[in-house]
Amino acid sequence: MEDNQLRAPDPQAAQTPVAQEQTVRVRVPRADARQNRGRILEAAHARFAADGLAAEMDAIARDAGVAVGTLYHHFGTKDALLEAVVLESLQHFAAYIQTLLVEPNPWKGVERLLHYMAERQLKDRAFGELIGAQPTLRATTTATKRALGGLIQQILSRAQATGQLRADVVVGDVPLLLAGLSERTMTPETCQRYLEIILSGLRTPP
Amino acid sequence: MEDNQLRAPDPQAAQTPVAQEQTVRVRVPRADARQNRGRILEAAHARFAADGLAAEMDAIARDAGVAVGTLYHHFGTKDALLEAVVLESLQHFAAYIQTLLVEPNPWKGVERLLHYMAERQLKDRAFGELIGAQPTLRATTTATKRALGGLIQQILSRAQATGQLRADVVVGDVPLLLAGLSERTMTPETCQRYLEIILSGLRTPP
DNA sequence: AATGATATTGAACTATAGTTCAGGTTATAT
DNA sequence: ATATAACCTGAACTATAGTTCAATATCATT
Repeated sequence: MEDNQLRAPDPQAAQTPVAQEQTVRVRVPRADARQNRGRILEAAHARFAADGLAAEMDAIARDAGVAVGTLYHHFGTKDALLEAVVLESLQHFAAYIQTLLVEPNPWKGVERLLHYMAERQLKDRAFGELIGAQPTLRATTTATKRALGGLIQQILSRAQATGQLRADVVVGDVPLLLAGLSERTMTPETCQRYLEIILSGLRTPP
Repeated sequence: MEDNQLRAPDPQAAQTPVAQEQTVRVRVPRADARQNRGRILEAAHARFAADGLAAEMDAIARDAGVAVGTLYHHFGTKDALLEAVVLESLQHFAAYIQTLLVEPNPWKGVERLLHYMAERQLKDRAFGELIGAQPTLRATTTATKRALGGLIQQILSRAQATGQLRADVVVGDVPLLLAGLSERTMTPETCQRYLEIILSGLRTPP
């Protein structure tokens, strides 16, 4: 289900194929197609954020102002569309964690990690459902998720090395402990208290 | 959708109606029907425990050794069947909390409450999904749930009065904090650590 | 054993949501 | 301006799961 995310590196190459050289046929998407693709991604992002993985294709198409068929023209399946949307989120997440690795106080890194995830889960239901459960994902997303696990591991290890974080905590505990943030009854106020409790519980007991 | 959960209080009354007195027609279910009803409840309990609210009616019928139609004869809808199963669980839960109210150490009460809920959520997926979310429920179940909330409130208040439990915790926080226990990745070992973290976080910070 | 109320059966109905595709439309190169 | 590949449309198809009901079978009473 590879997508045609191709760019034109050198327009001339496509027009004047040189003998001997292996010419690469590169297709530039039509302007309207590119615009629709953007609209679809935007609508899908909003719908998945609001409704979670249960977001309906018809609803996304309606929001994007296109027919369902257009969704399937750009993305082969619902899963593919979801991943196109989520992959971006996961990459932003990974980039953020990188900045936490240089935090002087390792415990602060843990705090910021959880606060970031909490905010994300509050605003994006699909985000919470994806990092919590282990749905069937394509190669790219799985790889990104694995990379994320490695980064989180580093955040945890740093705080464990200083004795601030419980020594027995593992990466997999994080999404589990934050699962409550994806419940429908969660509010920003409750979230505040929720995080305090979790963070307090994560500190090494005396 | 009231169910015919009627018992025969006085067989004679049904056979020899007395003049003047308003006779109440009571139907005793047939023996095979009673047995099937039991089998269905048993199968439903197991299926809901294993598959959560997504358990399929066909699967339950197969497990019970009856046709789907029989399920609908005894219980009007899937929701009704679910509630017949869950109501029992909730009532057992309520009975258990009662015993915690006489616990000399209020904090121990909180600990046991969470341990009980954890064990329940590990063994019964529908239990976790029901106390966490707020699905559309019938009157009886809603009432039982409300009563449960009252009991949990008492457990919390007692521990707050002694200053052991954080003062800002409310009843609604409990299912949220335990939501992670209903995830598919949860194992008994992880559960142990999970509870330690939550309980530690719930203690009044110094 | 006969009778009739009660219960069971399972194929068919319904609703929902993902997916397809034949035919019409549009952007772009010539 | 025209040709044509790319694109879009939306009704229809498929799969799944809850639900119904007419035909059939069974228990319990006489």
